[in-house]
Parts: sequence; structure tokens; C-alpha cells
Amino acid sequence: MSAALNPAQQEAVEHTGGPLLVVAGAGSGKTRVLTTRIARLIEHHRVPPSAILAVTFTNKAAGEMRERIGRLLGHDPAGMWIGTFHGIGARMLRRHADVVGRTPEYTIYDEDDTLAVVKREMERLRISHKVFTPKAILAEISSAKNALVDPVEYERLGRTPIAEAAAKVYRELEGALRSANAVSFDDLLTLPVRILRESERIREQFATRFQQVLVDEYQDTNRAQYEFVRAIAAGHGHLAVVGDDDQAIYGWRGADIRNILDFERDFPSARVVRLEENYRSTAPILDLANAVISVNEGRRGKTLRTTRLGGDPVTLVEAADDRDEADAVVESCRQWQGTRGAWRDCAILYRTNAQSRAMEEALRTHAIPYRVIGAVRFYDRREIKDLVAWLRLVANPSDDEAFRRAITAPKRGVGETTLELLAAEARTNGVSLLEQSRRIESMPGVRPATRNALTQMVAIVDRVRALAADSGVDRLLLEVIQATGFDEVLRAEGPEGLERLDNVRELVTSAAETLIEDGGEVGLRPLDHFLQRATLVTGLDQLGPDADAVTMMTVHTAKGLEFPMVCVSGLEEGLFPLFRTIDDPEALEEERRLLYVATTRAEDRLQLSWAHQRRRNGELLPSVMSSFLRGGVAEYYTKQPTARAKGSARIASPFLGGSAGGGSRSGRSEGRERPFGGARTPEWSPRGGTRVEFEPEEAPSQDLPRFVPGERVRHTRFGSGTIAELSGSGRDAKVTVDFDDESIGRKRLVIAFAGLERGFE
DNA sequence: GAGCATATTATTTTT
DNA sequence: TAATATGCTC
Repeated sequence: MSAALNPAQQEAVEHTGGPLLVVAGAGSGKTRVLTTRIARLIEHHRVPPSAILAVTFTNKAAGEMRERIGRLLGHDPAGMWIGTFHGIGARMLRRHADVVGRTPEYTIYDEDDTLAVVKREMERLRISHKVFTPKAILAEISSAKNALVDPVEYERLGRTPIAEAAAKVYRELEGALRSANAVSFDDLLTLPVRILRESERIREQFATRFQQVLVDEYQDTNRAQYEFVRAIAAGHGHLAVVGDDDQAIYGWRGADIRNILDFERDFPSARVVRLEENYRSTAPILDLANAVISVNEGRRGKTLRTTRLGGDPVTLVEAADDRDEADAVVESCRQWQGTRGAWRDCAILYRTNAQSRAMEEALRTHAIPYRVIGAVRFYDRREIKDLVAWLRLVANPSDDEAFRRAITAPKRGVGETTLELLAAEARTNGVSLLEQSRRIESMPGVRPATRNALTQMVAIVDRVRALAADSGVDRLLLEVIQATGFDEVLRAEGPEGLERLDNVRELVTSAAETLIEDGGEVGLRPLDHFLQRATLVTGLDQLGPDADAVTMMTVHTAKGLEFPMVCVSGLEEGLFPLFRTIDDPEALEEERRLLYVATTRAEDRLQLSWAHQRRRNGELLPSVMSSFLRGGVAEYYTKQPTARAKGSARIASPFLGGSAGGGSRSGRSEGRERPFGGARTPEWSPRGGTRVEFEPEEAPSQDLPRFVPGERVRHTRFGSGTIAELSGSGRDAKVTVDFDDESIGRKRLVIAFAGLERGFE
């Protein structure tokens, strides 16, 4: 792309002297604008690279941008800060850790670590995991953090039962993190803001250093990120943000679309530039995308124009079930590869990760190379996490979560009981688990073998720690592996262990390379740098252009990417859009934006697909086509039923819940069951007209007892109770019963096996 | 304490 | 379906 910039792009590149908002539609060349703008600042306006702060959405984007700027300049923009909010926050935190009670060696707790702490604190506080799941509590705390609400304020605001519970856990979590010298993902955003708020000296230092601030994907910033940017750039106003309100898809993570909608209110002198020319997609693709998004109401409003006239029509595949759909998608990729290009041109997108399975199976049967992005990160593998835990402990001896992981990797006879004992004692002494292990001799009631194991562990950490001062991370890893016998344990595990061992080798190699590649960031120990990277890289960051393979990922991960051929699958009501968004207008608009993002990834060919039946959690559920494809949008695609979809179509019975729900109901019970099958009966059933449905594959099962919510029942073991909910159908029909005996409480039972009797007052 | 078998239950997206 | 939690045995 060496063509000249269009006038709007030109303006976005050249505007200086005040806040700038670039509303950049999909495929409008915004990365080019950003990189050119930065290069121009450095070259033309003599802004030193070290005075530039650029925030991107992924590490991959940051890396690419840095490289492109380097190419434009002819040299690396050394000293420029470019990275994700989390990466930049982590860096800032290293420098001013003391302000928030940490040291520069702090470690980052990933989602699992944080969740483990939440679970443990809930147990200590006697909050049942049944009443509120640890995940739900963590989600509460997470959104509080992203809104910059601290535990004290949160407790004051808390009105709902879950907020009251979460408030207590929140306070404990903060204490645990602090004493472990650790921070959560969210803290990487919130702690820097707190530092900037609490120390005017530090804030001024940053505001003075970063004369130019640029933020990409501004529509997906949350409160904390917004405040971070403001704290640094509001004073001098040299702030350029780029975004597209139509592509805001992270509301669930606390992103506030108003940040971009209200930019001019926040920065009254702002210049707004709109990039509405799309260089990516052909007309049929863009027409469809525009039709989809035009339904939304909360928009700034813009219409993308394409420069690419002509092109293949968009197709909508109607499949019988998810396998049929996968076959059709694979066939389309095959056709593309056979006649027009390569496997790497094709991307399969879906709403949820679980959908990748059917696609993978189909691709495997056809022996087509593929890769799944984002599902399992390299650093999420068990053996890798185990070794990283050792490194974390070496870097930060207070890291209790790392301790808990390392102590069982490999297993050395220290289990739940000892750990609890150790934790309780550590708590009263106000020390870490590792420190408490040093004092194990003073603790009674510990078996000699256990005592030994702990002493040994302390010795290993100390030894590697001494090495850490002047050795590479690869060396430290080898030392840990050797000292713990990690490799031997894996070898003993058989073939799977050998595979894991390969991963371990890869880890050692990448540890060695990290040093060379990033040359050790200023002021960061190689070890800390490596660990930070291990926690913050995403699946996407590992995506290389190397293999010629079909790429699969969620729509969220696909943001910012483009492919010649794109298949968007699972366009069904309840899946895309998801169930829980259907009665929430704002959430539904976000889902629609998600579809907009998905469709605008395509350059030359776009295929949408949906299936009448889909396996979900082992159950085959009936589906109807996504409402996003109805109405005016229908003009922009060509329907293509698969052979199986044509073959098994028939005119539906008037009862959607009845025949579609597994065909297991007798005529007599149909009218009664339908209203209560709500849990799985789609409420969004199209009104009027005839509908096409499918004969379920399962044979109808014999009659089972039928229940209604509120009905009293008796169970042979659990005694009597009241029906709370019904779900599933046929063989899989389940009831949720609140049993009278409080120690039994609520249970979900499969009707076919539960042997419930009705009645009993 | 660890490993295995059975039971339960969850399903959204990611830094 | 598959991942995790719980219970049971050695």
C-alpha cells in the first residue's frame, strides 16, 4: 500500500496542536494513519521517540506498529513506549511499585491465580460456593476495579446480596495480593491510575515526558483506561485517539462506548476526522455489513464506502446441524483453496470457542491444515505453568500462589493438610508461605518426610535465586528442572509426558531468545521481563504468518485482522446473539456490532452459516436463524441450503417447543409441558407463517413423569421437596428440586433416573 | 497424601 | 461433551 493518503487520512496524520479523534471505519487504513502520524511527529516535528506513548489493543498490534514505524524512519524508534494498557501499566508499576505497597519484583496473578485466592477467601469467610460462584464474585470485583471503585466505596455502594458478599471478598483479596507482592490483571490498569492520582509529582513526570499520546481502539477503553489517558494527556492535550463506535465489543469487560461518543465533550477543542473509505472489502460484503449495523440506534453514524466494486455475493448456508454446517464451511474453504488461493486466506469465525470442535473435526477428516487461535495459550499448559511458578517464586518469594503450584510440581508429599497448616501459621506470623517453610522446624505435627520436602524446596529457590542476579532465564529454568527432577517425572509419564517435555524445551529456547530479542528492557531484570511477558501474551500474539493453514478463532480475537475469505458460523438466535443478550437492548446492540466486526474482516468472499440443530453441552438443541439476518439485511445475501437441510425440511407443527424440543412428548402432555419448557424453548420463535424445522435424530423416548414448577415431589434418598425448574427433554429431561432438608438443598436431577414420586402435600 | 472412580454442573467474549 | 468437584480406597 504505497498509494498516497486520501484527504481525510492526510488530515489525521498532519493535525497537530490539540486533541484529535479519528473515527476510523473498518478497513479504512487506520493503522497506516497511526504509523505515518508517529513517524511524522518524529521526523517532521522533531519529537523524540521517548516522548511518545502509544497504546494498542494487543501486543501483536504493538509489535507490528513499532516495526512499521521503524521502516518509515529507517531506524527503530528507540525509547518510544508502545504496548497494551496492561503492558504499559505493568511497566509503570515497576517504577513506582512502592506507592501501592509493592516492590519492583512484583508478580502478576493471572485469572486462575486470582480465582484461587477468591475461592480460598470465600471459604475463610464462610461464603458458600453454591450461593455465589467464585467466578461470579470475581466478576463483581473485576467490574468494580475497572470502574475504579475501591473496597471501601464498594462496600458502601453494595446493595444486592452478591455485592455484599463480594465486598468482603474484595477487601480480603486486596490484602492477599498486597502481601504476596502480586497484582491482578485488573490492577495493571487501576494501580497506575491510583499512582497518578496520589502523587502529583509522578503524574507531572509522566505528563512532561509523554508529549504525544496516541490510543488505538479507543471505543473499547474502560473507566480506568480513560482516567489513565486523561491523567497524562489532559494537561497538554496532545492526544490522538482512533476508534470506531460500531466496533465496540468489550462492554462486558467494562469498556464504555461513551468514551468515544463523548470525546468532544471531554476535549472541547478536539478535531474530529472521519475515515469512511473502505479499502478492504468488496461492495456486496460492505453492503451487508452496513445493513447489519444500520439497525443499531446508539451510533455516531457513518456509512462506509468501498473502493472495490463488483465481487462475489455474500452467501448464507442453511445447514441441518452443526456437523452439516462444518462440512459446508470446509467445502467452501476447499473451493477457495482449489480455485483462488491458499488455505491461509481462509478464516472461520464463531461466537464461542466451543464451536471450534465441530469445525476441527471436519477439517481433520478432510486432512486440511488448520490452527485454532486463542483456545489454549502456550503459557497455559500445565507443565509450562508449573515451571513458570518456580520462576515466579524465584523472582518474588512472597508469591503464595506460585508456591502452592510449585510445591506440587512435581509431587513431593505435601498436600492439602500441610498447606492449610502452613497457610494458617504464615497468616498469624504475617509472612509468606515460603518464609513460613523456612520455619518449619518450629511447627509441630508435621511429618518428617513433609518437613524434608519443604526444606528442600526452600533450598532450591534460594540457590536459583542466587543465580538470578547474573544468569539468563534459560539457565535458571535448567537449574530448576535439574533440581526438581521435572524432566524425569515427565519422561516417566509416557508418550504424553514426552510431548510435555517438548514444550518444556520450547520454553527454555524461548527464554534464551527473549534475552536476545528484547535485549532486556531498561530497568527490568531479565527474569521479571520474561515473567511479565509470559503472563501478558495472548494466543493471538503467537500467531505467525508461517504455516499455510485455515485459521479459526472467535470474532473477538479477529478484531483488527483481515482475510480474503471469511466464514462466520453459528448465526442462530441464542448463539449469535447469545441468549442472555436478547432481552437487554444494549447488550443486543453489542452483539450486532460483533457481527459487524465479523463481516468486515472479509476482503473478497464472505460466507455466513447457521444450523437448525446444534449440540450444546452434549444436548442437541433446536435453533432458528439469527434475527440479525432477518428484515432488510436479507436482501444482501443468497441462501444456500445444504443437501441435508433440503432433505429433512418439513412444515412445522404449531408448537415450537413441542416438536423441536426432541419430539419426545405425547400429544396429551404437549399443551401442558410447553409453557414450562421455557428454559430451553426459544421465546424468540418467529411469529406467524410456516417455519421449516427438522426431524430430530433421536428416537422419541417413552413417556416419563411430567412435573410443573411448584409441585411437591418425593425422592427415595433426599426426601420431599419442591420443583423449582425444568429443563431438557426426553431422556435428558432434568428437574431442579429444592429439598426440604436444608443440608441437601437444591439439586438437579435427571427425571429418567431420579425416581421421583409426585404428591405428598 | 495421592490416585482413581463417580458425580456434578456449566457453557461468552479476553487483557 | 468435557472439565471439575467430590468421594473412596490404598
